[in-house]
Amino acid sequence: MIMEGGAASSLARTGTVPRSREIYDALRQKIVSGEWPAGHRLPSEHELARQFGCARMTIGKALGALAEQRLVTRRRRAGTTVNMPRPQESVLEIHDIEAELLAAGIPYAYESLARHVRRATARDAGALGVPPGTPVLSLTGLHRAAGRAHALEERLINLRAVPEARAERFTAISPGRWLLQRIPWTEAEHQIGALNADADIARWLAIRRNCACLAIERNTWRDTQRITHVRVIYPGDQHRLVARFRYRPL
Amino acid sequence: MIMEGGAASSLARTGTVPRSREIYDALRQKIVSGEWPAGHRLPSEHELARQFGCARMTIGKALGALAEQRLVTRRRRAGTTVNMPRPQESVLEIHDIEAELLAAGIPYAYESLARHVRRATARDAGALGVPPGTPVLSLTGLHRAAGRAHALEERLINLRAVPEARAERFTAISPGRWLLQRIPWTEAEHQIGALNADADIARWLAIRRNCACLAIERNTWRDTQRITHVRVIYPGDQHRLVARFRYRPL
DNA sequence: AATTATAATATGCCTAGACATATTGCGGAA
DNA sequence: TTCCGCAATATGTCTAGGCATATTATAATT
Repeated sequence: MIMEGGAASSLARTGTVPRSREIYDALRQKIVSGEWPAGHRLPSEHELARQFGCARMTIGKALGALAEQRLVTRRRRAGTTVNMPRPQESVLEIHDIEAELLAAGIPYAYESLARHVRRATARDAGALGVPPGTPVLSLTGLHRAAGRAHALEERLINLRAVPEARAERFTAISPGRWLLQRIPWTEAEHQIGALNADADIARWLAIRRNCACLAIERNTWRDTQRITHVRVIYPGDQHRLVARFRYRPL
Repeated sequence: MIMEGGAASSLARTGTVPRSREIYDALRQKIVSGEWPAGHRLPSEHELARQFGCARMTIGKALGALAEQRLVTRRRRAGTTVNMPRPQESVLEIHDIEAELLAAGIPYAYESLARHVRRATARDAGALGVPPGTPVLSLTGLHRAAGRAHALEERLINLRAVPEARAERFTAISPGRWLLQRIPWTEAEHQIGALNADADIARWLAIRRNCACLAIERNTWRDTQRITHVRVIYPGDQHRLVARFRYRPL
């Protein structure tokens, strides 16, 4: 009664694709093709297990993946129903600037423009989310791609959370890279907005004053402790964030 | 030998939290606390199953979730190792404007500014990704929040893919909403950039000319067919995209 | 007719065991 | 010493079956 598990399925199947994935794909096709419209109720797990000739848990895995994709809603007793009008949401990956450029084969360099250790001002405290007076490291730097200014970075590091940053000069290594290699973060929040370049920004990025720029702010936590706050400013007409919705693999 | 499955665990556990989730949390804590640093190899599934007193599949579920979070890497024979310096990526959800405003309790209205049916120009063809000459519906409209201009929308709809859009006037219902309720999409791509408001944009959004604006472009596919291309322009100083990294529930 | 108790149903989660597969380490042969 | 084949190991996936729980439908009662 247990024996034919893996053997039977590997014989019956194409070979390397998991059975639950095949079932997931088959059900997904029914949904996106419109054969099962929004509101349609799927057969029960027992029934699907019978139809596909597999254990109920295998069906459960496939249906669970569909639910994670928000393609269906599952409720006990009520069953699984198609959830078709998918909410307009997408997955945006915000990468490390350096890794991004290196992946594209573009020479990268970080240039430090300013470095100060101070007790958090009211403004620092608000941005970083720490009490005023907390020791912070303020860094300003320029990301260069192929020699040209690519992005301006303004960063605050909570020295209570990362005391070893006090000794680091950050003359050539980018603080983002440095932090990423040392401090594991557990939560992050991004805010993306647009702003007009002021005189400083225009000078560093070598763009016209008032030019529209893309600003990405990131706050990073390690559990409940604030690690760093960073604002990266890109010339708006030269840089775009691209997000492609992808189906998560099962 | 099968009997005590659910019973034993539900007796031993707090009650409603799945055992695999408890194990996931316990292991995650070891990692984010630094007790298990990057590169550390976790005990094998068999060993963990022994330690936690559960079946190997339950451990596999927890480890699989950690792997999905990129907290660990799993390789056969090599085992599971901590992957700590997490790549800087985040999840950005780009919602339907109307739903977003209504969720915040802000009155919403859509106002049509222009509507044309035409054969795709070279520019249309490039934006929508269809051959020139394909019939398209061009729509321009304004999203109003609490009466004030909130965003300007420029949209192209592929009438080959959505012929029924030809009969719809879109005077009050937003085309995004309309499409979402009818056409299931399977793939989407977003591009986020910044631009300076030209005269038209400034007039409609009631902002100064040259003001930095956030522009979100979205291309939508149904399988391989292009459905629609839309560009939504927000006043940059009034609107921000917020993305919070969240741990996906197990 | 309205309300309440009860039974049926579908999912949620788990166990114990099995086969499959990739990878690593080791011993023997060239 | 280097290279190749074999065995050990850890994960990947599946099966068959079970208890738990939420929800709905139905029957009983007021």
